[in-house]
Amino acid sequence: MTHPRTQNKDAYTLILEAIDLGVYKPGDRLVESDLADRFGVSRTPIREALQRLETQSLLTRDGRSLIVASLDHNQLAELYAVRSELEGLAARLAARHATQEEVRVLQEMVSDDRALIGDANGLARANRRFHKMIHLASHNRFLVQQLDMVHRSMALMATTSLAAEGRGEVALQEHQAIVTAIKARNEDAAYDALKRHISKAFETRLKLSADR
Amino acid sequence: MTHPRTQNKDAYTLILEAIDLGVYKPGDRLVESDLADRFGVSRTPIREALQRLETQSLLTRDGRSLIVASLDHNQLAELYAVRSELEGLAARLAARHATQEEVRVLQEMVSDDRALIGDANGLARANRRFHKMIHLASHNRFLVQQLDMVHRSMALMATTSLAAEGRGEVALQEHQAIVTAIKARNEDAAYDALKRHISKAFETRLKLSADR
DNA sequence: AGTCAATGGTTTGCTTGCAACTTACGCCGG
DNA sequence: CCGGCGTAAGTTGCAAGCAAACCATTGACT
Repeated sequence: MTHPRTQNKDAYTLILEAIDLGVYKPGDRLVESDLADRFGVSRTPIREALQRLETQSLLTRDGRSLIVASLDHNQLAELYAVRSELEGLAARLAARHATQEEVRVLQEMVSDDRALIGDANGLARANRRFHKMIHLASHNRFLVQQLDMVHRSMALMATTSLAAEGRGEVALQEHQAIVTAIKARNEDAAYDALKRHISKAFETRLKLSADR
Repeated sequence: MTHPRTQNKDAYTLILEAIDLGVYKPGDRLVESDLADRFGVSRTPIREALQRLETQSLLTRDGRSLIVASLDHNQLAELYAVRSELEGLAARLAARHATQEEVRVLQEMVSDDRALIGDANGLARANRRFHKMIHLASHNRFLVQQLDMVHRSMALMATTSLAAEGRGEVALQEHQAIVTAIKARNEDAAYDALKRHISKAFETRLKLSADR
């Protein structure tokens, strides 16, 4: 059997998850008919999903066929440059526009996440939720969309910076600083705190890359 | 006759241009079979083009069918907030990374464009080229891509701010200020100059909207 | 007369099949 | 033995057709 037919997700989501889980790694070639067999649908929905993923730069063309995009060192740096600016903007706008309820949820998240220290997977999920919440608190749909795109591209990186020893605790402290700034409606402080946070994460990731 | 068959562009480009030219206006419903007839191809490539446009937020779903997205006042403000930050970042990075050749081309563009004052269409094209050049001079592929997306969304706005009386000259002065800052490798000045430029353009556009 | 249901037409989503192109392998010649 | 060319297999791009969901209009029943 190929796959449980009880999948109610569309081809796009299925392929995206497969990339996320590392089933398809950067450089792998994606063949329409293979995916069609694998997911039990015809080539057409697969084609549409592949095109969407291509426009989001998760796939790239090598001649006529599509391969999973890969990030070299330069592209990683470029991605982080854009990310830190956009996340900084999100923090600034969140400090300006977040509702009291959103601020309280952010504070709760940071407090609750302390329980996850040591659990790299849990922390990674919690981290995504935290940043997503800040994006939403900016109340800027375009920004949310652009940041979604940035985060999707980050799926092309194998490991998360939270895998580094001790990074979890430090990251949580940084999260707390961000929330504190937003709570105080201090836009500049929120911007700086988030930018520094991303900067630190990038540094940590660089060290990880150098280890291999 | 439907359309000259000598079209060598793909469905995506054709539909995008049609939106750009205002053939399809915000709110218009796009029916696959209509487009297929119009461009003389089958529904399949049309579907793929529509999906790409949807992922870029140029189209949006209304129930089951696709309509051209429209920007209300809030979304316009949100778009400009993101744009000014990204363009500012591009200017900063251009000041840091532009080659001497790129700087010279930018300077030439500003000088040459003085001849276009009064020609709103020509200025609009020249303006797009100028900003695109700055994006490229940032030497950051992700940033270029994100800014492409922003500029595509701007196709949903009917008029350009350069249509306003006297805006052309002022815009050129602002362009010169940006180039001067980049030439001097002054990152902060370039960032500020471009941010102010976008800010001014937004103001001008707001006045235009209020006129109707 | 009003409301609900049924039916016809429209539009989307998917499958299947075909044609064009690319790539790779093998064969032949140097 | 190596290189170039031809052919065959594989893969993508496109078209046409079919089934299912949706919309609206009309008709029947309360």
